[in-house]
Amino acid sequence: MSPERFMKNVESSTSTLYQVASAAGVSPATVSRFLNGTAKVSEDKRRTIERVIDELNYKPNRLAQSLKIGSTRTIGVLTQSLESGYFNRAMVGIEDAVKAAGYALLIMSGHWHADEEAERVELLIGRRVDGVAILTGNMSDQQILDFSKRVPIVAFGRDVQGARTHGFCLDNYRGACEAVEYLIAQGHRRIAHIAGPDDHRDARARLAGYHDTLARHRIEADPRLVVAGDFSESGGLLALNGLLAANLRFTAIFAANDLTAYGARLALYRRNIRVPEDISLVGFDDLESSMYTTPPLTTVRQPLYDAGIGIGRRMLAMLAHEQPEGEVPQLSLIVRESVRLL
Amino acid sequence: MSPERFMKNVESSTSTLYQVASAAGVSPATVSRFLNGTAKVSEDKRRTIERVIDELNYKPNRLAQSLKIGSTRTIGVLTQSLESGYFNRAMVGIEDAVKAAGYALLIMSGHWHADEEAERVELLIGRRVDGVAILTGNMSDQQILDFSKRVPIVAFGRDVQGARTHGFCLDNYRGACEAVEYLIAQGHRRIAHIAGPDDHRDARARLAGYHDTLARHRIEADPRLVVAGDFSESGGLLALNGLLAANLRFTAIFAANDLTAYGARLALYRRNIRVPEDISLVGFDDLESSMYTTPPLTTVRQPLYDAGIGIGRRMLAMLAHEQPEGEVPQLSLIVRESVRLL
DNA sequence: TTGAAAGCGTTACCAC
DNA sequence: GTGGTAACGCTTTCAA
Repeated sequence: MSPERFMKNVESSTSTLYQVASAAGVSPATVSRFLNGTAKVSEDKRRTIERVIDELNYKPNRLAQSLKIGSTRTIGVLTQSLESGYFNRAMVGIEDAVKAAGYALLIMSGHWHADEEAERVELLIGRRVDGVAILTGNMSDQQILDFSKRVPIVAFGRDVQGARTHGFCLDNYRGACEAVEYLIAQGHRRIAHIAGPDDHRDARARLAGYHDTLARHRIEADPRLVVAGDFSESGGLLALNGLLAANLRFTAIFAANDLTAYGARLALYRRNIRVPEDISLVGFDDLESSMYTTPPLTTVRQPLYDAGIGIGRRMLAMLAHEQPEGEVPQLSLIVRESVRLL
Repeated sequence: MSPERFMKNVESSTSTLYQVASAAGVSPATVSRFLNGTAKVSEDKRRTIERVIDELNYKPNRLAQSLKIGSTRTIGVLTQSLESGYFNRAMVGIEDAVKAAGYALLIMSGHWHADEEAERVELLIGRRVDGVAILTGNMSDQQILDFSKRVPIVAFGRDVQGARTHGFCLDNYRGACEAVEYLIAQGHRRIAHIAGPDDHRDARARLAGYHDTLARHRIEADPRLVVAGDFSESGGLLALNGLLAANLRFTAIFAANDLTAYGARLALYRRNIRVPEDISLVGFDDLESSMYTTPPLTTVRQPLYDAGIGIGRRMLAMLAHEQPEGEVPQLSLIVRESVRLL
């Protein structure tokens, strides 16, 4: 065997449809038809084509297909952080919803920064994704609407609507109400709230739920009892330290999210304040790990996986030029062991 | 304004380089050269091209570029789970390492299932990624080597090597040794181990580290003290329940990973066994949240972000036909508050 | 400095 | 049924 011949076998030669066609003695069109089942191909040609494909280890070039077809069968996802258990749960839902239809996900993250988000969406569009799913973020509605002139968009956690933009949100307000209702039902009156970033839609909804529920029960809201957090553990820790230092009386804490609750929990632990015996604690999100904190955290579950399924389905609908629709999954209070009956 | 004219403005008309060219009165080649800085373009043409691009809101079609160029500037990542804080930390590292070079990540997950992994890699290659990064998984080394005939591969958590395959692992064995050494230094002798899945390379390394360290200190290993887990919280919980039920004496637990430790922690909590006063606990991984458990968990940190950077850099090197190289980041014991001095 | 044209790997239309 | 061939939107010779 000559060296050249040998090289041929070794090199990572990606074969093309043309090579298959000529090796099989048919036209490229026929091979294409065979591959896609676009039209009948006679039994004998079919057989040789199959054999040649196998010999050459031919795999279609999706790039070329996409260019020709005008669709990449890819949906772009703008997340905010690759490391967020919150977003990633939704991502899994999206993937599960669209993968049967042959779509893959192209994921980019915007890190809660409007400029970066826009830049990423631009990249996504440049790569010709068929649609983009936007998970919350700080872009303006107008920016989203502008992008939607170029690509269909489903926006989660935003209530923007447009010709090719479909947004939907979970009802964070109601979730917060449920949490506070529960605390009140357990006899709590002095309830502190560690809020999320006030430029964050969901954080504001949760705070509003807190206020309104208190009001509905004619419980006087002590403004000193709501302190700022930032949706992170360290934020929760700091916030609670502040609260404790202020020497305020309270029997329960409603944290804007689970991470905040974890931080608060640690602050309490450090001072030997027991949960729930001394202070009750409820979170928001129901992260994977909240079932395994000590004590297991009572929290409001966000049905992120289902939301992801919803995002995926809506996207599929838009791509099929149908009206996107579907229920919005409900939040629900998961009662575990971090709240005490007063 | 006629309806037709109006439609033209509204439609999501993606303009092409040809349109730009003809509108600017130059050849497509010139526009391309301007766009890529491939050759000098006279000042006046340059200006009109710029203007037309702006007017038409032209954006290059990366698909067509890639097809022509033969590179998608995309690196495929085979992860095992989109929801794993462990893998995602590495992912962020990879992204940070390659994004400056203009690469994006195409992420697919194999769910620890060899067949699915192979299928995903096949999809990745079909989409013509320039390289693929494999994060552990259950494929055989041979499969990886086979894939590497078609695309350069860097495999993390595997020690496969080949012409276009570069694998590297973190030293889990040493990490485990350090953890157990520490426990021994704190006076512990009866140390239980909740192992990981025994078909998992890292799990085996950690178990070996446990055994060898005990042996090195001439501490008799009680085989009943090592119980099976599965790297999950529930596995840890169950394992510890078993251990407790067997009524064995031990003062410390070395869990195969942090999730397992969380589960064990809860099992202890349920029985009012204090950590670390009654039982000491050390984990492995140092997940984000381990700093905020109660008590904060002493654990072996896996420098996953750095590993991700390493993966990215090695990939870049391979793509540049250079020899991939670089340090392997070291594991380190993070001492927090879950171990007691005996 | 610029343009014409070939070609990247497909699909699909138009003939036969 | 099947083949020829023109696109898809770009880059890059080769000439001028």
